Amino acid sequence: MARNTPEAPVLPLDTIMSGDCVAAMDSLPENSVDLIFADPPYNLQLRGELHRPDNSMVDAVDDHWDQFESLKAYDHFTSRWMKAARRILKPDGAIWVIGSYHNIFRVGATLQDQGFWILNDVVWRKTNPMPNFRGMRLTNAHETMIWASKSEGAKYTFNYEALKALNEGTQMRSDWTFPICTGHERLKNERGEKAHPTQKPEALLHRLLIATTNPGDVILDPFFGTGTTGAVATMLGRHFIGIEREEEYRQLAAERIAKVRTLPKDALQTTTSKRAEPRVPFGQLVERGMLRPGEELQSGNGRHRAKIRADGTLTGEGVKGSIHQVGAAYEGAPSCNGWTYWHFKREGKSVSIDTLRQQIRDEMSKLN
Amino acid sequence: MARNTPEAPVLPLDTIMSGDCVAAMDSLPENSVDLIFADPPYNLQLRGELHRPDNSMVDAVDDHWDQFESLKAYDHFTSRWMKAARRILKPDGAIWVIGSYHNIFRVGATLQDQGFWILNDVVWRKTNPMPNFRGMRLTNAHETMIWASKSEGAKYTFNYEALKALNEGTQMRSDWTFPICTGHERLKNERGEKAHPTQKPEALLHRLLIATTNPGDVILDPFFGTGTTGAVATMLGRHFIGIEREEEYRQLAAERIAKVRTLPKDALQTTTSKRAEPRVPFGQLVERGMLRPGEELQSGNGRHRAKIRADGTLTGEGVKGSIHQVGAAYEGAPSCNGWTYWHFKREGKSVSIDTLRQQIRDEMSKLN
DNA sequence: CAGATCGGTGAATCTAGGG
DNA sequence: ACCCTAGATTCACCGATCT
Repeated sequence: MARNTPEAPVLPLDTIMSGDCVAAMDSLPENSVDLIFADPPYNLQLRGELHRPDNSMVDAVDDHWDQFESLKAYDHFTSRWMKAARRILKPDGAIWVIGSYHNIFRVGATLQDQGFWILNDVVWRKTNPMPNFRGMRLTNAHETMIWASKSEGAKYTFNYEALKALNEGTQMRSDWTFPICTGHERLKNERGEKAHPTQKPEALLHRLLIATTNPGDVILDPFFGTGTTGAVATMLGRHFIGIEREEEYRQLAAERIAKVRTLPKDALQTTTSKRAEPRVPFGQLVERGMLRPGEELQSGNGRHRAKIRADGTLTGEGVKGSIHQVGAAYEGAPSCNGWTYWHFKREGKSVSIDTLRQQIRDEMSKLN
Repeated sequence: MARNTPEAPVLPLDTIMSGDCVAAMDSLPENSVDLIFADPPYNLQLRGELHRPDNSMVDAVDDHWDQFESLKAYDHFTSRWMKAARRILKPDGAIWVIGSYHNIFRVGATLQDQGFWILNDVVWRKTNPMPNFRGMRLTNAHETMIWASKSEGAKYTFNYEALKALNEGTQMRSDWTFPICTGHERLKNERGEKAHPTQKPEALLHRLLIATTNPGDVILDPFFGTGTTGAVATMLGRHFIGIEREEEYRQLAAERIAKVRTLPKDALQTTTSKRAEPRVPFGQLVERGMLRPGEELQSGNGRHRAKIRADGTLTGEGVKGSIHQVGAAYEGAPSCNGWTYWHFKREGKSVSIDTLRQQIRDEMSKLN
C-alpha cells in the first residue's frame, strides 16, 4: 500500500512529472513503487510515405521521439530507462512493457539481462488493426506485452480469481482481444486530429491493473503520453506517477484525468460482450487435415463436383475460387452458401462440410 | 528451385542428417536453401549440452549469477546455430523460428544482431493449451514465431493471395489459431508415451509453407525432432533437409515421412497474384484493334474523359501521357492504376479496359 | 426516426523492374 | 548507385449525413 509516512519518503502521487524519464526516476526513492507500466518508443523504421489503395495517405508515426540511430542506440536507451525503473521498484513489484516486433525482442532480452524474471508474455490481439495495404506481409494484428517480476522467486501480485471472473469462470489466457483506441475515447487536439499517435485503449490497462495490482497501489508510467495509465488507475482506486517529456501531452493527460471519478468498490463489474459466431475460413479445414488437398467435394444435389486445392480454394469445370464462388458459378446463381452446398464422402455417406465448421466453432467457443 | 546439377553442389535432399546441427550445416554449401524452419530447445538450463563460452565451471552460486551464466550460454548456442543457418540460406531465402517467452526474446534479438530483417512476428494461439495448474499466472496459451529475411531489402517469398484464400478472402493476420498436436497425429513411442515433448501440429507448418515457399523449394530444419517439417514439406511437394541428433527421433521421423504421399500437382496450385502475370502494355490493345485511336475512354466514376492516341497514350483536359499518368493527373492523386480507372463503351455499357488485358493474358497463357 | 450510405482512419520496418 | 514508370493494393469500426 502507498502511504506517505515519515518512514516512507514522499512520492509525488497522482501527478505528472516532466523532463527525461531517467532523471525523473532517479529523483525518486528506491524500492517504492508497486508496478511499472512502460510503453516505450517502438523504434519503427519508416521508409517513405504510405498510401492506401484509395490513394489517401496514412498518418504514420514519424515523431522525433521514435527515432533512433541504430539498434545499439536503442539498446542503450532501453538499458538506461529500465535500470532506473528497476531501482525504484519494490522487491515484490512487477513491470509490464508493451511493444511490437521492432523493439520487443530487445526489450525482453534486456529485461532478462537485468535480472527481471518473466512471468508471462501477453498478446494483445487487435480486432481492428490497420491492414497491410501493399499485400506484402501478414496484417500486423497484435502487440506483445511482457510481464516480469523484479527477480526470480519474488512474491508478485496476481489476482487470479478476479481474472478468472473477468473471463467468465475459466482461467485467463495469455492472449487478450481488444479493439484499438478509436471513437470518443481517442483524445483529439484543438485541430481535431488525434492528439497522440499511439494512445492505448483503456480496456487493456483495466485488465492489466485488475490482474497485477491492488487498490491503493502505486503505478509508475515513465512514458505517460496522454495518460491512459493514470486515467484507469484513478478509476480503479490506484495511485499513479506519470513521467512525460512533452508539455502538450502532460496538459492533455492532466485534463483527462481530472474528469475521471474513482469507481465505488462494488462497481468493478465485468463487461461481458456476447459475440457472434466466429467466422471460420474454409482453408482451416484443409490446414487441419479435416479435408485434404486433391479431395473431391460434391454438391448436395449430386450434380456437381470440385477439387480442393492446398490454399482452400476449389477448382473444377473450368472455374476456380472460394467454396462460395464455385458453387455460385455451377448453379449460375449470383451467390451461394458454400458451407451448405458442398459435401464430402465419409464411410460411404455424404456429409456437409458445415459439420466440420461446427467442430472448429465448438473448440473456439472456449476461447475469448 | 532445388536441382542437383554440376553447377549447384549436391544437397542431401529429403534426408535426415545426424549429429550436431552446426557441424551438419557447416557441411552444406553456402546460399543453397530456400527456407529454414527452426524450433530450437527452449530450456535455458542446458548446461550439459551447451558449450560454455569461457569454459568456466558452474557450481553453486547465487541465483542471479547463475541466471546470467545460463542466459549467456543460451545466447552463445543461439548465435552459433543461427550463424551456420545464415550461411547456407540463399540471399532471398527466409527463416522462421518458433519459441516461447523463455527464449524468443533472445532469439529475436540475435536474429536482428546477425542482420536478419524481421518481416512479421506471428502468434500461434492454442485452442487447447495446458492450463496453469497452480493459478499463479496466466494460462500460457500461445507461442511466438518470427519470420525474417536474410537481410533488409531481400526479395522474400510471400504468397499473399494464397493466404488470403486460406482466410476466405481477407488478409491473413499475424495471429494464427490451431489446436496443439494431439490424437492420432501425435507420435507415440513403443511404450505408448508421446514420442517427443514438443511435436508441432502439421496445420501450423502447412500454413507456413504455403505462405513462404513454392513447390520444389528446399526447407532445412536444424532441430528436426519427429519430422513435422519433413512430413508437411513432402505432402506439399517441397524438399526438406532435416538435422536431428537423437537416433530415436530420426528413426520415427523417417518412418513417418515414408508414409506421406505428395499431393497431385493440381491440388498444389494456389491462387496467384496479379503481380506474377505477364505485363501487357496498353499500346497492345490499340495495335490489336481492340481499341481504336481517337476513341474516347471514361473514368469509372464518369467524371472524366480522354482520347486514345495511336501510340497508346491518352490526351484530354490539357494532359498527355500514359493511362496511369492521365488518370493520376485527373484525380490529383500521386498514382493511379489506369487499367481499372478507364472504361470504354460497348453496346451501351461501360466496360473496364482491364477486361481487354485479361483477354490478351488468356491467349498468352495458352501458348505455354 | 430508423436504416442505409459514405467518408475517415489506425504503432507500418508496405513494390518491382528497367535504364 | 539513382531515377523513373508501371501498376498493384485495404479491414473493421465509428460517426456524420442522407433517405
